[in-house]
Amino acid sequence: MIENLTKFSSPLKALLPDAVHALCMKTSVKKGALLFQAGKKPVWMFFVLNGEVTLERLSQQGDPVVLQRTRHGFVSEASLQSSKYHCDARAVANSEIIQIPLQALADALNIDTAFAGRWISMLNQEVKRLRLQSERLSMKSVKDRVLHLIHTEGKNGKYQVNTGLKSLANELGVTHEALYRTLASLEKTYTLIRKDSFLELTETNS
Amino acid sequence: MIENLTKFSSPLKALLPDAVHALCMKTSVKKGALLFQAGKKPVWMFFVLNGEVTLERLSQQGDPVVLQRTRHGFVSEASLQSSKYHCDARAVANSEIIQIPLQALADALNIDTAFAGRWISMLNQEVKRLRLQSERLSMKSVKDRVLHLIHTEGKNGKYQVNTGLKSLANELGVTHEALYRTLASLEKTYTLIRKDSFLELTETNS
DNA sequence: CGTACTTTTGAATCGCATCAAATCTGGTGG
DNA sequence: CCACCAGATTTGATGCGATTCAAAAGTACG
Repeated sequence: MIENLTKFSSPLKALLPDAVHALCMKTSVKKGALLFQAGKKPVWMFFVLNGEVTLERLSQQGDPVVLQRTRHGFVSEASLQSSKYHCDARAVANSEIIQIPLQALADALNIDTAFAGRWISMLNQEVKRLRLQSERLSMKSVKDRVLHLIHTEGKNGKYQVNTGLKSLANELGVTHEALYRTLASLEKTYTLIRKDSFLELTETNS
Repeated sequence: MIENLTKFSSPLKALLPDAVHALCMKTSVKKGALLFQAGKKPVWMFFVLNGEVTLERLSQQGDPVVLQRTRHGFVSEASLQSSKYHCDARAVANSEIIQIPLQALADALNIDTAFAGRWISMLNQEVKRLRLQSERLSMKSVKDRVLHLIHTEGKNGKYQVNTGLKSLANELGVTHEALYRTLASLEKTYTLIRKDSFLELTETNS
């Protein structure tokens, strides 16, 4: 299932130095597969193109604690620094993954200043996005979370739903039923309109 | 209120190059003060020592949306990249702040490879911490959030409460009453013990 | 000793999760 | 082209857990 990564299919082309990008591999993994295991030495960094990957650690009584959930983006940037994994990475859905050789990546970061700058920018964006998400998830009502989402991730009060409302509900930390009902209620009070795959606030509420 | 930063009081000493650290300033700001405003050109990067700072943006109808809330750590790392602020920073409690000159910081990141590496490590940790927090906040019961907190942020099932339970409740996105009740309930079922400022899981539950 | 804040418990209410079921949708194979 | 199926969407009913409002008890500090 491993294939060479054509330049055009990769969202990493603009980020990585050519030499590193040329070493990347695109792979498909099935639901349930492990990308890596705790205790093992990190060799690759993983970038999820689609599907879903979780990082899990087993508590001492044996029930797994989910540490992270990624549908699009890097998994475990921390592996840059540590000599072994502290958790498992599991595909919880059929997924497409890009593998980046870790040593080459680390070397490039030390040598290529411009690349290091881009990497820092990427991490800054990630930090910013995650802070917004945390702020959103600490809101207590579904309505507030939806409005915060549109205000922060949307453009001019218009937010594009990419992966379906069910998946969005998950991102917002609520059940899909609650999200459907909240959207219906917001439409009934003329606060927002659903059109195609967009959630759009009415003028008075944007 | 601005004073020179002695080397010993600063958690940034180990991170920043000496030349940059020497240019930092420690300031005290009162509740309500603005650290910066949207539209202005970034000159400083801010690090919150204690107190509380929020990033806010005004929605078009005028109600402020909180983008970020920091009690300890950097505010708006993103200002490294943008030529003007896109939000306001407000102290919502009396706070102590370290100011870092942005230009000197950016220059140092380009020149000093080792520093860039430390900066990347710092951002990695931040990303990791924020992902854990997001995962935690998407749990639906207070009990689950508390246990996740102890499992992920604690050591050997032992978590130190730094700033009081009321503040912890806020971090967990629940009311303090709900947290108090949940802790009481977990103690009654012999799942955890409160001792001094620690939350400690019993052996069978760690 | 008084004041401010945290911690704790109580009671009422409300929003969301949960379980269920119906409808709608896109895609597949006959 | 239609029948069928899997998944998404939608609506309904019920119960639980957290919020909210209230008040009391404990604690730190000047």
